[in-house]
Amino acid sequence: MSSGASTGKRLYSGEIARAALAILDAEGLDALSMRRLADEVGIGTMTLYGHFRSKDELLDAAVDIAADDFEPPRLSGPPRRQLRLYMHAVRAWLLRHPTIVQIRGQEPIVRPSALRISELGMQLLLGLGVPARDAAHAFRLLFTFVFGSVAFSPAEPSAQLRRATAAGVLALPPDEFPALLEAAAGAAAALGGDEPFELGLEVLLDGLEHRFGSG
Amino acid sequence: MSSGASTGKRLYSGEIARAALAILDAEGLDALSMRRLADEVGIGTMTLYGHFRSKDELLDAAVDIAADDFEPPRLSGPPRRQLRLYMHAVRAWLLRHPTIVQIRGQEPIVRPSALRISELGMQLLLGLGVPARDAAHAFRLLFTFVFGSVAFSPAEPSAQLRRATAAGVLALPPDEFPALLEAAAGAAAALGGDEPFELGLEVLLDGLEHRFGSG
DNA sequence: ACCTGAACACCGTTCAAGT
DNA sequence: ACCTGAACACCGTTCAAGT
Repeated sequence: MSSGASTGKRLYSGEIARAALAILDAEGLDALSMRRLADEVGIGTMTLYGHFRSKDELLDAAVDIAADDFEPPRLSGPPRRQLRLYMHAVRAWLLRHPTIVQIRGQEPIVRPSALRISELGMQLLLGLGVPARDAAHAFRLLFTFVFGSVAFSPAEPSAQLRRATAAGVLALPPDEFPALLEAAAGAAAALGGDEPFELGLEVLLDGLEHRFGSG
Repeated sequence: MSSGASTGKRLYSGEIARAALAILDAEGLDALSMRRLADEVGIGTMTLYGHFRSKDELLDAAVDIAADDFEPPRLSGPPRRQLRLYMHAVRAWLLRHPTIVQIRGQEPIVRPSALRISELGMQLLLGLGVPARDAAHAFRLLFTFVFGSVAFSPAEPSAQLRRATAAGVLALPPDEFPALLEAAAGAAAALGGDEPFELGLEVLLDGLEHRFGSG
């Protein structure tokens, strides 16, 4: 059972998928190639195909391992607070494995490993008072928001990026872009990071309570 | 001015970018390679590098051309209705050029061509009564929602996909996934297409009115 | 049975050569 | 000046051969 690439001994598929996930987390989707992974793990490239039929299947296995890493929040307080804790936990999980949002892209998630995370969210929505027939739509909205936040906003926009954005907006011709310039001060703050996520989440929860629930 | 790949004559960068966008729209990001584009357009591969310093720069040019294709909605009625029309226009635009959401990925949009679309959205938010200091955040939320919708939900989920999803959910062990099973009927409907987008949008607008505006 | 090197059909891009 | 083929350092995967 003493594993390790350096021994050159037999590997379990899980160990390989774990190594793949490590590359994905550290360097992103483009950095993961079959040749490099095989090298890093100490086997011939083609041996990977004995464990996974294709790179896609390898990615699925990596996503499964990432799913195990989801940390369910300690739930307490009113339903709305629980839902908020849940959304923060999902975002934190995605930020630990940012390539998941790229990998999933268009195709819907049907793996049980990931659906366990959805199950928890659905339970909370029902607890918030959303009728069962609307819960799927409400969940879809929350899902779109967290995944979209991670996909389209930098987790920690650097001061330099904030400055560059502000400068870029301020350089626009005022007659063509009056509204953007009026809101320029806020634009840098809304660029990414925690603040826009948290504010957006509250707006979403307001909307969900107003339309569906009593909270 | 009579262009066309078959002539083998000089091409404008815009024509090349247009051909690149056509490939992106029809077959997606993976289908676009420098070699194929050069072939299709009737020039040597390396000639492309006289027009664009890199593939990234070519993609930027393609995005600019796509941005020209945005159709501003005919605005009428109360602000909320105008905002709704705007969001539908943005979604329709993204659905015509779905690879834009992939291309933009993490990095924020700073091209004037795309910012013209943002400008319109910001104007509407200010019209809805959102204070200038919050408008950037509100816009970010709407942006995250449209881009997320296009990125993570199929535009027109096939009947087969709906069936497969429903079957997949129903196959889950009931004791582990009670909430998902309770909402299973709605899950297929919430999978993608117009309905979840439109419902999500109304919830968003509710939340924005409640928090920021009078509408 | 299990593992894998060579080969195939691709990439983006540099560099030097063609006109 | 403008264009481009060859070459470099990569891809995922098939296929046949090695043990």
